[in-house]
Amino acid sequence: MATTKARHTELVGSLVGLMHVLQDLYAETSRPLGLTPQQAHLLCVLLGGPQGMTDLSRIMSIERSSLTSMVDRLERRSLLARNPHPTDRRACQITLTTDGHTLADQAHTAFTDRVEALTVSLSPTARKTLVSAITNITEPGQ
Amino acid sequence: MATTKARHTELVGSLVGLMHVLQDLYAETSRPLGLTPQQAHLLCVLLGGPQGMTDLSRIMSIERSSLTSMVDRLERRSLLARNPHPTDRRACQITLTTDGHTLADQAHTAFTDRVEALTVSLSPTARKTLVSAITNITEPGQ
DNA sequence: TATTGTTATACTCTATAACTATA
DNA sequence: TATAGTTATAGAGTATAACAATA
Repeated sequence: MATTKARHTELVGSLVGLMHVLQDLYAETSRPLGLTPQQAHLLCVLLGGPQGMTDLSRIMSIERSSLTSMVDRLERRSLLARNPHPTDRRACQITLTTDGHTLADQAHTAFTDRVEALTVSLSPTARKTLVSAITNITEPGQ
Repeated sequence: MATTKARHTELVGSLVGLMHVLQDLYAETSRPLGLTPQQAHLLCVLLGGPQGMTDLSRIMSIERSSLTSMVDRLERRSLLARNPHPTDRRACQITLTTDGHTLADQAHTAFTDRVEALTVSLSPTARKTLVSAITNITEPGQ
């Protein structure tokens, strides 16, 4: 049915538009800090605690070999470090340095502030509804 | 206030999660078609009609020089063409070839189907609310 | 044998600066 | 002069395949 299809398309179009707005915002807030969006993403993931390479690659949906070069570059800038895993000598734990943590915090705050500014006109109820609808989408099995 | 901050953070977190889910979906649906996500994006923009390089670079938020190389690669694959602008001899109009249009359609459909599948559990009312809330975010001045 | 992470390689994406041609 | 698009260059992101070390 045409109306149903149109409604679906409208929602998908909205979601895609939102994705691009957020991507652009991510890039805009990362650049002034001397980070690419991907680097900002990696540092922000590490705000949640140290991670191994394999886990990181899964979280970020990139190959381990791609991650190796990203980590190389950030390690050279002393923003993170490869620490030995306590029991598994093959593995390493990627941890933020003090500088890296500071920068990650700045990136996270800058981005969050910008997104919050965009959502300032939403009522508390609208926020709750929005979070609920989005969760429905991103976590299909609830 | 702690609660307000937490609520904001929750919404921002949801939005970021949604962005990553959609990005991954974009990558997953593009790859089998032999396209990078950026190439798929470019082709899908052109589904809306021919565009000049400067307009395209604004729409996609990338530098014109970055676009030049992307267009080069897709032109080499005969997915799009540089046509002369009718009145301005400096400018060109990037248009999809028949093959490019077919591929762009496939990419668009594949992505749309996957996103629709994710939103299948939302009621018509929830959809309308969601579109409205998102529009509020992406078009601040309405 | 399976897993962790790296290396080697090849492309693609991206920005900056300088350039050509046209308006 | 200003604008449309390109070229040259350099760095970053990415995947595939093959590899070393350890589990």
